[in-house]
Amino acid sequence: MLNGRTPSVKDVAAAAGVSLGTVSNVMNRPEVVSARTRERVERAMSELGFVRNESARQLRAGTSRTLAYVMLDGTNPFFHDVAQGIELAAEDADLSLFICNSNSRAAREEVHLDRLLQQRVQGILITPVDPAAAHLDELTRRGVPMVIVDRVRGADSCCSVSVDDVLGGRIAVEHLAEQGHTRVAVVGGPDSLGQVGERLQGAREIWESLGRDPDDLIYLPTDAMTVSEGRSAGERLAGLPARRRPTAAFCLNDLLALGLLQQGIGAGLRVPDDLAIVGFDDIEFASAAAVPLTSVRQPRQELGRAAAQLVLDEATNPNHRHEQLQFTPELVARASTVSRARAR
Amino acid sequence: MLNGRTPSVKDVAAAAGVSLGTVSNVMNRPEVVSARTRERVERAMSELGFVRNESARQLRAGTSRTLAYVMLDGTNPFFHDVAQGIELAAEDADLSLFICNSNSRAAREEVHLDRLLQQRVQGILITPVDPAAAHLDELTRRGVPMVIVDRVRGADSCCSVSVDDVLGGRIAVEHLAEQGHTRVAVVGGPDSLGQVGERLQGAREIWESLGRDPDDLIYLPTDAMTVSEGRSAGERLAGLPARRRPTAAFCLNDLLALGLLQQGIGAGLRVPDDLAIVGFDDIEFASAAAVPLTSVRQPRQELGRAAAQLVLDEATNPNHRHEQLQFTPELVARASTVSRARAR
DNA sequence: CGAGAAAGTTGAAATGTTTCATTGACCGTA
DNA sequence: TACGGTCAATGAAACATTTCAACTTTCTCG
Repeated sequence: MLNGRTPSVKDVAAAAGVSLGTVSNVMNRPEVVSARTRERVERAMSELGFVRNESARQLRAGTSRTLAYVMLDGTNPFFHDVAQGIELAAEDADLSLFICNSNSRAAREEVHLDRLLQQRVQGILITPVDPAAAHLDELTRRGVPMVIVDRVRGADSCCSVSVDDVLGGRIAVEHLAEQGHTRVAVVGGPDSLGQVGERLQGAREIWESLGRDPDDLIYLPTDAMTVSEGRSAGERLAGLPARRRPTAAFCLNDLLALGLLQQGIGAGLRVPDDLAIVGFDDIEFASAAAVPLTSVRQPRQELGRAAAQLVLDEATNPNHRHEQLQFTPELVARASTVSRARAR
Repeated sequence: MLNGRTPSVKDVAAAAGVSLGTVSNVMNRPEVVSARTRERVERAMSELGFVRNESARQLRAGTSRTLAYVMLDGTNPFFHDVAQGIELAAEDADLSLFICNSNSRAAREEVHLDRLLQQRVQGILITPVDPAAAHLDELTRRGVPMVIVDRVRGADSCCSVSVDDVLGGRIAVEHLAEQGHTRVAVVGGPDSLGQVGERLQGAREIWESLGRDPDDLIYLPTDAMTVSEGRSAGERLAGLPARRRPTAAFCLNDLLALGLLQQGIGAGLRVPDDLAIVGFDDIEFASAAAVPLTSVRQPRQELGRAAAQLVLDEATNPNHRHEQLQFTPELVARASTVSRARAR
């Protein structure tokens, strides 16, 4: 009857001598079927090696048991930590998580979204290349539950989960000021990234409110937020005339900070004495650096978890209201800003 | 006619005034339908905002357009690089990639495999917790194309793609010996991991073939291959009596090496002069370390790409033969073993 | 013993797509 | 005019599951 084919409910029903409906009941509402038949069906299932066909189930149900996360940059561990948080929440809801990577390219992002739409995923979490992109509106219009992660989007058009980047910038620079630095570089870019603007803004705000000269907060733009850009920023820093050269740098993410740290140490600087460094994100590798990095910690997993919860609410709760969740970053001081002598 | 529902081929057909079959043809074999009707159908599609339902398509086709990778440890960037390689190959074959993470737990791995089976994925790539696990045989028995990544499995029971770990161990230790080290530590574990055994074996082989005293190659076992285990190995190393203390360490992966490096530098050692360090894998962060790490490079992306190609062959080629692909690792010498004075 | 309720089981319909044998229209040639 | 041939389009069947109204059997109580 089943020649090579993988067995279906029909085969199980035949083997157990019951109807299709009963087999389905055994799987979906075991309580309505008598112990005797249930057992018989279960035996038939394991004998045949039956495995539910998820496509058929989905087709009938109209939606899949899957959530998706479209991450921005697979080379930055930050996003994997966020994904991990999402995964945990998905797990709790008995859903699978589909992870995509746009690699900061809008075109890839669109391809992924298209596929996810075809897959009829329950909801989409995304750290978009551009939060204002039209293809995101498209999702909203279609009624696909969507949550923006680590970015924000105007107009309450959807939920988002982010961190107060302005505040992050403030506490980073405040910390450096407290450590006695009077000339500080801010390293990051491109400033088309919303976060770059906000972290920089926070940095400037606190700097001025401390009564410092704006000229002593030097913005060093980069083309991307990568280790190698961090290195090259370090070279530019070293090239500044000594009286203009900052004694501390606030890097807009940890990858930049790691690059800068490496370049500095390679050039013979002592960190933090000659150059103090603050990063942002507090990825695992920040604390693992040769000189452990002071960093502005984002609750990475928590970000993902919260986002997943929002998207699930949107998917299941009929009177869901869009929410813009914002977490508070906090400074984790380590050796890259606090010299051993001074610490403790 | 369609009230709120997302439109189906049927709706498109009605709107365009053609039959279901024609709409399907427009999507799957546009060449058989006349330009006039094709255009009409396409207009109807975009007007209705039609999106193919992948579940229905899969149900009919019997298999999904998806590959899956079950990675071993999401906190190790190595596996993300492998995944990236798989993704690229999947992309070329116009397939999606489903990424799962077993986090080194056999139970999670089994749950994931079960789900993937239900999903009827085209093939499964996996870096298993235990290559000998019974649930892997299960897959083979079911005829699901499967490739083991970065591990091997006896008996030609399936394809695998790996790196010659024995050779990796040899070249790492050979390099250290060439640099003049006479007492070397090998750091890693647990030795239930196949790779640990093989890399260690390679290390011992070359050591003896160089005529060195086996007692001068000191195995320092760890509980896991993580940064923090690397740190604690560093402490144990420092605790050794000076005349027994090695001047170089071969860490069985880069995370360990990073941890060891950090601990060493924190304790005031100069790397490589007081302690030389070699890692394994050559992840991105190895070259980004404060003292750039010498490491045994595995072709990470290539590993993934090759594995994907094998799984695709198994899925599509009726006279597929299982293959055990093995790549050759190569040493990338950096500052952590070659002091600046000596280099060039 | 019989009526009614409860428990258990059934069978058909529905989901959205693809495939393929069949039909229909049109054209040129014998 | 009739015939074969090509090109387009059609409609029904198939995929594997879930749901639900309807049916049968068993149980309970008067």
